[in-house]
Amino acid sequence: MKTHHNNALRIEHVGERVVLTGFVARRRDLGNLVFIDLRDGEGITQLAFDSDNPLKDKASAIKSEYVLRAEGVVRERSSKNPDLPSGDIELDVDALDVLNTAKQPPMLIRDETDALEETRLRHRYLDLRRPRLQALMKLRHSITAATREFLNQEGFLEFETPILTKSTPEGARDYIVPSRLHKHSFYALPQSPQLFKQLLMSAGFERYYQIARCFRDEDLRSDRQPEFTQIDIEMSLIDQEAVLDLTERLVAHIMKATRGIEVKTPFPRIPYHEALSRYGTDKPDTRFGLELVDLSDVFAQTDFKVFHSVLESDGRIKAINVEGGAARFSRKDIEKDLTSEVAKYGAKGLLFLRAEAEGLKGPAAKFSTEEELTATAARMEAGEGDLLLFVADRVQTVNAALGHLRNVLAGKLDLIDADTFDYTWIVEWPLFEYDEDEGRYLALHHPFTRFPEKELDTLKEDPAAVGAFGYDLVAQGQELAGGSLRIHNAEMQREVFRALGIEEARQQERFGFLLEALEYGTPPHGGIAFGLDRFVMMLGKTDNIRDVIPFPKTQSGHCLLTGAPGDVDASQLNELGLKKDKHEK
RNA sequence: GGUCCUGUGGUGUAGCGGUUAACAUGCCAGUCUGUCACACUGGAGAUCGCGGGUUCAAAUCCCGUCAGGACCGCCA
Repeated sequence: MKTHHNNALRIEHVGERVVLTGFVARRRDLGNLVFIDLRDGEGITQLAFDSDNPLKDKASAIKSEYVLRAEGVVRERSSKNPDLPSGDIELDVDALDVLNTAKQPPMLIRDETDALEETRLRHRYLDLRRPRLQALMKLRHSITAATREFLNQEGFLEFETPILTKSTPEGARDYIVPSRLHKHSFYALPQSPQLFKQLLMSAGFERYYQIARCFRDEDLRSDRQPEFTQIDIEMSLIDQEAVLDLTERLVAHIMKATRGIEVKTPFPRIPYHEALSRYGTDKPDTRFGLELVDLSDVFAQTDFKVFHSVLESDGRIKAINVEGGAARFSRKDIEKDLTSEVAKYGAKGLLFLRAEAEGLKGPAAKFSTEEELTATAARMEAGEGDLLLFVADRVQTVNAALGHLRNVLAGKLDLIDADTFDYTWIVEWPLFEYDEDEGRYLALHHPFTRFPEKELDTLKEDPAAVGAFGYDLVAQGQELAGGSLRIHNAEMQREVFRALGIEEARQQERFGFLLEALEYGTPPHGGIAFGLDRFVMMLGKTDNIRDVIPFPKTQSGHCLLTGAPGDVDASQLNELGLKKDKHEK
């Protein structure tokens, strides 16, 4: 149907007879002269209709987003457009077919569209015509293609695992699918292929991967959709180093193949506890400083009531030194803007001190002794003009608040280089974390994570003290991938379930198939899973996950294009043995 | 479950107690031989998300509701 795409023709093609197709991006009708910008996924080529061209009237009747097929001869333009790759040439059209017409679009089909996201999602097929989204979809394809290329080369097999599967306790809320053949029984959509990939290891496939759709029925965010995609990898008969090494080489391959960027390996490693203490988070952005400094010991004997009571109830005092920040942030900036940022995470306040020639000054200074201020200045390495920001609270609150504030400050101070990819491993995770609300231990990674065998006794006495063979890959303050070595011994797995408070009967009901498989010689194994969507976001430089998914859901889980979720016919419910409950409106 | 922001011609915004509801863009018609965000002239186009309330009077204030967005909780 066509001979070239719309970003193919250049000055050297002048004189050639070609056929082009595409959407009408724009028509410029000068009366005796008509120009049409023809757009496809590759770019734009200008069609020209001179005053003596019999097609001129037909061309001037053409509207935006019509689909055209134009045949003619490439010619050099008499006035060139240096902003357009094909700007030296145009097509002198001698045959023009309108393949389809188009109504007036509800939005401008251009990168600089002014339409709200709501409008864009309602007409997503139009939104996707925009070069920006075309490029992001191509990037997504390039990343999955590079992934397959690399892993195939490394001897991995690509698998598909069930979408209709079984609900498992622990973790996120499941999406549930009613079974027609077994009334009042339900499938669940997988939160990840975790158990199936472990069973494939048991089956003797030593290297597995899958570009896997995962489903979690939890609230949405700008980087979270109810269905998302993982690059899921599992290997047997390996140690942790093998997984990290493979992952680093995969990332390096993807970066090179998609963006032409060389990344340095191996990636730096930060132990989990160090990440929390220095950055307040397990996914630190290491592209800038502003690290958290613990001052609890400096104020151990303080008379300052706020600090004193926090320390007495086992809390912490930590601070960030904003170098040169004293002049940059006014008292009002701190007490309104910055304080509201830490308040989101439950911090009751944000104290500040300015470093001046005579020492630390600020509203909080008068509650502190000279020694405390001097020690603080020294610990914080405060120089004249610096601003110290303090939060005193429960350690979780301090870390969450200052960890977030750190990112906010870096943004305000323009400390972040968007072209730096600070791939970092977070290693040495604890196996469990105590959950105050539920009053029990929860797996920090997941309940199938392996730990050193010699810690079996610790597991029974002090579960929180057990270290796990877990690892997360972090870059630009985002968790990109996470994984672990898995438990391959049934007894060890039962111990973990026990520590999590899952009773024997429930273990059997929910995980019996796994426990059984572990009893039939499952080889030691481990793996990792990438959040593909977040990877595309990072490489595509967008902070909106909807930009990297062709048909995403809104924050309330609607698909504005199809109207899902929607009603079903009574007969459909009937077949399933389900009835609607009257719920109050 | 919670906090905050936003719904006004096709699209994006302004207006924030009395307006002929304004502007830009798109759309329609006309003029125009080198445009490329073509230019110029004219024109059509709005139940101000929905429901209720306050008021002599509501796009504007209040309550509710629906929709979109950001965030907290949640997301092993």
